[in-house]
Amino acid sequence: MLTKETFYDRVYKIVREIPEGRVTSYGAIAKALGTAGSARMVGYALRASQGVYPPIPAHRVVNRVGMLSGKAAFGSLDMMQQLLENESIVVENDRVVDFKNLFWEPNYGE
DNA sequence: GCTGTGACACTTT
DNA sequence: CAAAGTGCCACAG
Repeated sequence: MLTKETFYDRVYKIVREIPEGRVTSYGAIAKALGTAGSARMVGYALRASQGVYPPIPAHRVVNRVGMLSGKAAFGSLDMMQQLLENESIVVENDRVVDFKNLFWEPNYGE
């Protein structure tokens, strides 16, 4: 059942599969779902995932440069950074250090 | 009428 | 300059 679920359900599952100490980008998730041009939808799904169960580690999802763009959706700007540092991820200037090295590709359907 | 799903153009990196 | 991201708005059920 891959095409029966809505786009949002797929986004939630992929973000939940992100291992600790690893991060991914909006475009990577969007492309994994087959809609690389609708990365906007991914962001909105994460925004809604904070008030639903189970809680989605949206703090591990950043943009292509590793910037904590949606950090405001967590309640505190530093909160997202602290969570990332808690995962052994170094964050400086609101950006993940060596992000490309910590980049995790969402393999949906694996 | 309200809630859910689906997209493009503008801004930032 | 060009590519990727943006955490919403509008249409449909």
